[in-house]
Amino acid sequence: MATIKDVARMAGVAPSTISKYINGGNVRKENVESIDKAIAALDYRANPFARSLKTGHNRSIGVLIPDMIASFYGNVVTNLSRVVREKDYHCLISSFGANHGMERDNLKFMLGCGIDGLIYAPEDLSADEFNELTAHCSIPIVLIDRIIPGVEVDAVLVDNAEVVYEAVSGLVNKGHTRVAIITGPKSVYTAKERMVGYLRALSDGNVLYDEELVISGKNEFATGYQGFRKLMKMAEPPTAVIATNDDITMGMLTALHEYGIHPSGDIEIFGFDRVDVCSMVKKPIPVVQQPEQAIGQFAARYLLERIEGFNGAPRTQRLKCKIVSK
Amino acid sequence: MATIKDVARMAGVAPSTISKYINGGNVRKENVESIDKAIAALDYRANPFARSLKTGHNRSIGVLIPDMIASFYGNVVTNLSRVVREKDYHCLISSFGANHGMERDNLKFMLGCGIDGLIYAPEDLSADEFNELTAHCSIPIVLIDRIIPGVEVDAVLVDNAEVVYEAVSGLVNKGHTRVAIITGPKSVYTAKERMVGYLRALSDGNVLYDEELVISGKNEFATGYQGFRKLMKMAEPPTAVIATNDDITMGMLTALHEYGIHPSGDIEIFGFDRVDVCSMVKKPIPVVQQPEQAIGQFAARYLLERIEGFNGAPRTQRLKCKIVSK
DNA sequence: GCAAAAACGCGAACCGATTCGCGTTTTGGG
DNA sequence: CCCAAAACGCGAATCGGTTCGCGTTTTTGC
Repeated sequence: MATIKDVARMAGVAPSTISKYINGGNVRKENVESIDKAIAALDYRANPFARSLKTGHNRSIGVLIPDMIASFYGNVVTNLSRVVREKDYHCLISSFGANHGMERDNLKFMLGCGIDGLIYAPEDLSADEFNELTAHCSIPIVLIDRIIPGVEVDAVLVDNAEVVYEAVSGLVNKGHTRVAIITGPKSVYTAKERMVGYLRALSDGNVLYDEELVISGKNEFATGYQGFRKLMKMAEPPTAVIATNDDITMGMLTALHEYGIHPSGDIEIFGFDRVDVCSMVKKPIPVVQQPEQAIGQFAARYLLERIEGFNGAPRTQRLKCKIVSK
Repeated sequence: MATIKDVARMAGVAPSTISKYINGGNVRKENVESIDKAIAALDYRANPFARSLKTGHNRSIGVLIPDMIASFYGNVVTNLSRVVREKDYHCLISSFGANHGMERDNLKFMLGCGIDGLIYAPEDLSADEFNELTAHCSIPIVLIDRIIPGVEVDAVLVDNAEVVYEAVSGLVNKGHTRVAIITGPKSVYTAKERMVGYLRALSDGNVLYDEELVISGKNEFATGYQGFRKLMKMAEPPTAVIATNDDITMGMLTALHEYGIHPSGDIEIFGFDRVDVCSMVKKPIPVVQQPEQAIGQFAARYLLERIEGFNGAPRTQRLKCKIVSK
């Protein structure tokens, strides 16, 4: 591999001149030519490690999420990477699959690998752990989708409680008195907020809360699938069910169709995230759509601003979800 | 940030001793103690850039794919990153969204950013371009899902032609004489191979080929959706349709359900990739399942072997797809 | 207890860029 | 045409690790 010295020798100037030229500095016209020629002849490309060693950054940002198969995160990351790429940054992406050890390890790695900033959707990390891990490392971090109470950094969230309130209220107003919810782990921020919306809607609608109608489990297919079956086997099954996550929605829909139940005839159903699927099934079901594109864009912009030196107080952006009922 | 020299000073040994210790070398017991103490006290972490500058690698691999939302790639990448993480490698992931300029740019970036190896699913790159871009860069590359004819590197593929042959033959044997296919761009390797399977099955089944029954477009939802609608509007519509990609499958299913047509009653349908959805709809439809896990694992292993010095002839792994009919 | 062998520690060179201050060349205005 | 100011080029220092050969210490076997 050619180094900057080789180029300098061939072009007949000093390495520092090459460096200056590459980085946008002014150089005499005749030197521009000979440098260009030398670079082309040697197919010179700056060694990224040497450059980063000196400058302290490398134009990359980390993205740490629980899961990259979920359509929600897939969309967020895709949009996010579009924004950062416009500024010539790239993404180091890692997922930890709802595994606490993995989450810690990946975060540790991310913080030590030289990225210029991090976008992070925490699942199960305490403020103490977060502060301990990030104490001696000064890259900016933006939380998405979830926050860690007590951690003060930029965050991009959605109005979880409000949109679930709206959805459940709608069901209650139609006369449903037994509305079930299938939701994620009680420890996860989004699940908690969505639960709040559920409870508030029941109480505002004067519907009695029945804890048997609350199914909480991992954010995965099986939770939705088994949860729905369990609900249907009850002595007095719910007349409406809402899922609060995309994998759970898929599981619920699968179980629903296996039962041969018609949504809105026998039972009313509310999905989450998977707009494509929910609008596709025979009788489309209403579904909560999160603003994935905006989440990705806001997170990217917040982070880039910090990387470029912005130093104001932590900001929190709450984005609105939409209910799609086709 | 503390450097290795700070640690050395505090521990009372030379920097080279710290380095040796960190990298697994033997050091006297008393020194181990004082070094450990110093590292802890200073919260020392090796500067990744300095290390990579000297060693020439950084334990990261690039993953370049057309699209990271598709469940197919999502699964492949998830499995792949599991394997590389076991060896303490991490993934730099980028997608280019079926955009030729983007694909070139991203490839260029990947080759210049210091990764130790690349896993790449090409969409629209010629062998000449590939060779030009990779000429002066010596990291190993493993192609997945698709190959570039004329490029000789490790590749992990699936038996596209065979599985489509099997699927279409099944339809033909049931008596269908008008079998349509909705498939990706004619230029994409996988679409080509799948088309071969289709044509061979027709011909082996003595069914006349009708080019009107072949819909080819981008690998996206709209292709499946509009393609299916177009097929249904024909004077003599097909009695069976196969989609050959996950987004196309989703589009096709959506159109199908909007028409209120029952698969296997009015029409026979074959999906691709989206096993979860295809098995979920009211009347489950058979679907081609690609071995995403195995693809990811093979690709990762091939690449790691090359990174670790394996230098044999290029290998090609063809993995078998499965037909799931629930 | 001694010699040979093994283990260990050290310093200096090095990886390949960027940066900074200083000296030289070029430019522009009067 | 000359002088001051601006533009430009250069060399040396630096970023923070790793590596290598050599000298010293420790271990081993007799």
